[in-house]
Amino acid sequence: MTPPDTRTQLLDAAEHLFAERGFHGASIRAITDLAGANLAAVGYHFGSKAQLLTAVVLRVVEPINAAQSAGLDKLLARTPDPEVTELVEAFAGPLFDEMATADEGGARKSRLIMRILGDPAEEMREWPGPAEDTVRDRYLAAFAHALPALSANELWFRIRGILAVAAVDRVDVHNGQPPPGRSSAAARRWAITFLTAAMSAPPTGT
Amino acid sequence: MTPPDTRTQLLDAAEHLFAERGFHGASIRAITDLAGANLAAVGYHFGSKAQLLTAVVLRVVEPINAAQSAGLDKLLARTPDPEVTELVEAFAGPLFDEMATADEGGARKSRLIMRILGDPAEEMREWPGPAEDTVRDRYLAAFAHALPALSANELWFRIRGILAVAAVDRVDVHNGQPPPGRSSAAARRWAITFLTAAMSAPPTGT
DNA sequence: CCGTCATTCATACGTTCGTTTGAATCATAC
DNA sequence: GTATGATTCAAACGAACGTATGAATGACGG
Repeated sequence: MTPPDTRTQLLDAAEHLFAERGFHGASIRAITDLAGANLAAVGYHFGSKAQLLTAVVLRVVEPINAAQSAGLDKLLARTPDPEVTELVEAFAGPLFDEMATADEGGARKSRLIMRILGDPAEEMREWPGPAEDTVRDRYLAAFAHALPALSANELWFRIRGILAVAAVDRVDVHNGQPPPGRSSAAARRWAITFLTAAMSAPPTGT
Repeated sequence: MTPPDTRTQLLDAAEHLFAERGFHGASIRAITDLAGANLAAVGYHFGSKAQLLTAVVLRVVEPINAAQSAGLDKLLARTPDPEVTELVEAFAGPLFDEMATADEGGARKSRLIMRILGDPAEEMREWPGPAEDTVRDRYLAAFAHALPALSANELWFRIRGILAVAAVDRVDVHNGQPPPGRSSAAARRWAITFLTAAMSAPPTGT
């Protein structure tokens, strides 16, 4: 239990405040205060506020990508033709697992992803990206193989639907108390059911 | 074709910039510049930046709510037991119709809604709300009647899934050019198919 | 023509922002 | 113990922020 170094405390505080107030709404002063660090710490450890944001996003997204990738590997090692349900679970599951650790940390990460999905040009358009895109492309191919009747465009639309549902899920967990009958495990199951049915829908055409 | 008054030009510019950069990211100066108005115009016409935001949100959300409400009225006038597909279409359809008018205006509105979904405490927590909530509750009841096996919590989860898919849809229409094979009409149909299947999925339990 | 009201204008105020700087502090190895 | 490199600190910078104010401008009925 070594006391957390300033760098990680800055990342924690920034993750919290970026998710809660957005990039522009979270000031460096608020972040360093929450982290118990000096105002200049952000400049020293990350260079700038924008680079702090990309570091935060990277830390959130990376384990999700890794889990998604590993899940697909395991699936494809077993059979070349995974079921839609299995693909949905492997793709959407990590989004819930990684977001469900600490009850509040989960909502935080979710809100952050939500903001990323919604921010067109915000300060992060140049993203590290390679891993992210590779994983997405692999799932695109796997889904295309499992749903051969679907056009590429409609498939892409549906995959983004998965992201949307997963991201929006726990947004209001932390607004007021969580609704009584909800656990994160339940939300995960609901999402898998919901999304598997959605992905398996017959193609619309054009 | 009377030239638009300053008030509406401010609303247009603010809608644009709030959606694009968020509340904190869009400065009053940027808004008034884009609107071709004076810096003090926001203060004069709306009182403050926060009140301008609520005016913008109101203008975007109101016609959507009206269309959703009218659609449900028409459905219930025909039969007391509408199909899930019909409910999905009546609920999600207006989200696409209202967002599809101008190719860019649609993406704008969508992004704005996205931001509202994702912003936990941002400057709009006190919302006008009554109409909004009434419509949502009515659909909740109608869906509950069409899907009696679903628990209230899971139903609520699914309805928010509809919102998520609709909101996230056109977010990147305006990032780079729209993907080649996509029209807004196609996206609407895709969404209805996708969401009808999702809503109709068997209950997960618990 | 003039008075009245609504709107627009230039300008200023105080605050907060992101960033930078140079000195102070700490840890570690010699 | 002292030198060295990494980290933290208090302080300051100019810029941009939201808001308020009082004078100018416009439209319009008397």
